[in-house]
Amino acid sequence: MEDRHTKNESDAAGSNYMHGLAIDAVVFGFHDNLLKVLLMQYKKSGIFALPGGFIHSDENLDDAAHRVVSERTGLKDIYLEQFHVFGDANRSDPAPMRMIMLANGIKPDENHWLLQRFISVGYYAVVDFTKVTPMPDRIFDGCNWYSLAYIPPLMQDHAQIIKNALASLRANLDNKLVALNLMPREFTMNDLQTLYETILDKKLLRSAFQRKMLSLGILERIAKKWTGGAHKAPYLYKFI
Amino acid sequence: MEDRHTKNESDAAGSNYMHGLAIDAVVFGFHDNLLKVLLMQYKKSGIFALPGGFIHSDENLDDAAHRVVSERTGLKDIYLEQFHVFGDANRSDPAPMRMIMLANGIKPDENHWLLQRFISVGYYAVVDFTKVTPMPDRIFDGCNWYSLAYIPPLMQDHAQIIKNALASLRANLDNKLVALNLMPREFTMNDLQTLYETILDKKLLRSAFQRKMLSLGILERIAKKWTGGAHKAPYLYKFI
DNA sequence: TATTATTGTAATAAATTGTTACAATAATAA
DNA sequence: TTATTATTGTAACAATTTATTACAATAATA
Repeated sequence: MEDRHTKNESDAAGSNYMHGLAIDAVVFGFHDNLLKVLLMQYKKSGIFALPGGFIHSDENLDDAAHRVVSERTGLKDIYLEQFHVFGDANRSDPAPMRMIMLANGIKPDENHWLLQRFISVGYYAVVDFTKVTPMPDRIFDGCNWYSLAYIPPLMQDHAQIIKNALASLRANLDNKLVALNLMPREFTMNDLQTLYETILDKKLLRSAFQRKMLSLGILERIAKKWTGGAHKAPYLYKFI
Repeated sequence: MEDRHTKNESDAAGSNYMHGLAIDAVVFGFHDNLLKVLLMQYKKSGIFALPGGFIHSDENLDDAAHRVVSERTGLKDIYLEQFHVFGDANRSDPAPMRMIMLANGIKPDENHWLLQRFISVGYYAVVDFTKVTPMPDRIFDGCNWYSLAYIPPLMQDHAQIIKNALASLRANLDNKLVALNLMPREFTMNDLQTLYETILDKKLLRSAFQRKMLSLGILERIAKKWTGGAHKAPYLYKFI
């Protein structure tokens, strides 16, 4: 994410970060039967943006992505996938960054690297909603979950980045790790089906879904769950 | 590709290119029933590398990739897919570039941008072998096809980049455009099957393959092809 | 004219997916 | 205690897709 503040003046001078290159992270979580993403907000101006950051001169790109997501979520082990690079020449708009720098008492000259063009590497993360503590950074004073159905207008091409991330997530959904990271440790077959239906945005047939999931050999049935409902109690499952 | 020469001194000074960022292209062609890729060679030293280049300050990333592949192949319309970004901190080795610059009469100081770390965006191209005229660039005096089975030792992580590109190509093979770009205009079902078998590196069953291809509705049967063989003549097909 | 190799496709089998049906419950209401 | 209700687990069957086998239709050659 290009419009990201930096930790100190030597960083702001650009001595420690790669110039022209940034990371944008789409952090997916699942809560209240809704698929959500983490968004940053600059409250003074109401600007919304994806969590993001820069790459230290001696830092692996993947490590930078982990660091960025870790700093915003408090998580250590993170399921991360690099999915696309966004490199159109006109995708960077220096205006928000200039405003933010001015608001922080920095008066950058016009060819300051933070005001130049940025190419951004898109990563998506898949995390356990309940384990995340959203944390703002030095620029954005807000960091919160937003349901995919109600995303506010975003900076630059960030809406497109989310769209692209969602397409990649869907294509990758059969990977057991995706569901593993979005489900709590124990869940019913119905919970799992709801997750799939939410991500794919379509109804699935209960019988076929259950048969399929059980045949994959990735689930272990652990106990019955008495819900208090007037019906048969479902089993609880966990991933093996 | 980071070790790429630049067109003139002002370019070499770095005024026109984004620093720290490069493109590496894996150009796939099919010939003699072999899957091949274009490789550059610096003959004095025997160094082999993928075709690559830099991104002009005002150029879209995708456009830069098209330009790079176009310059090495002479092609205009190119099937290109961005597949991965290679961003490990230690993947860049300044030694070959330093040698090349010296050989060209440039004595760079040690923090010249061409000797710094590069992050590289990988693209793969799928092209008609017969339409390509491999063209060297200012650095590499050789540009030729190499069968995937006989790739010489390559610079830096370029072998890994090819491996990664091949995996993406396989995952994307069902896309009709891939075969469209690797086949001549007219071909037999057997030709097409050989292409699939070569890319996937496994035998396919003739009957099932033919039924599948015909059912896709992307082929048009145009004529018989008398091969001179002592057997029934196969049909020729073209993509609709 | 018989022989040979290869092609196009039908026939059959096996695997996967889609759909319907139904017995087995947990709770609640009568 | 005994229906009633909603939901679950799974079987049964159908439809579709994929795998395998079989075979007639040819171009060339012997």
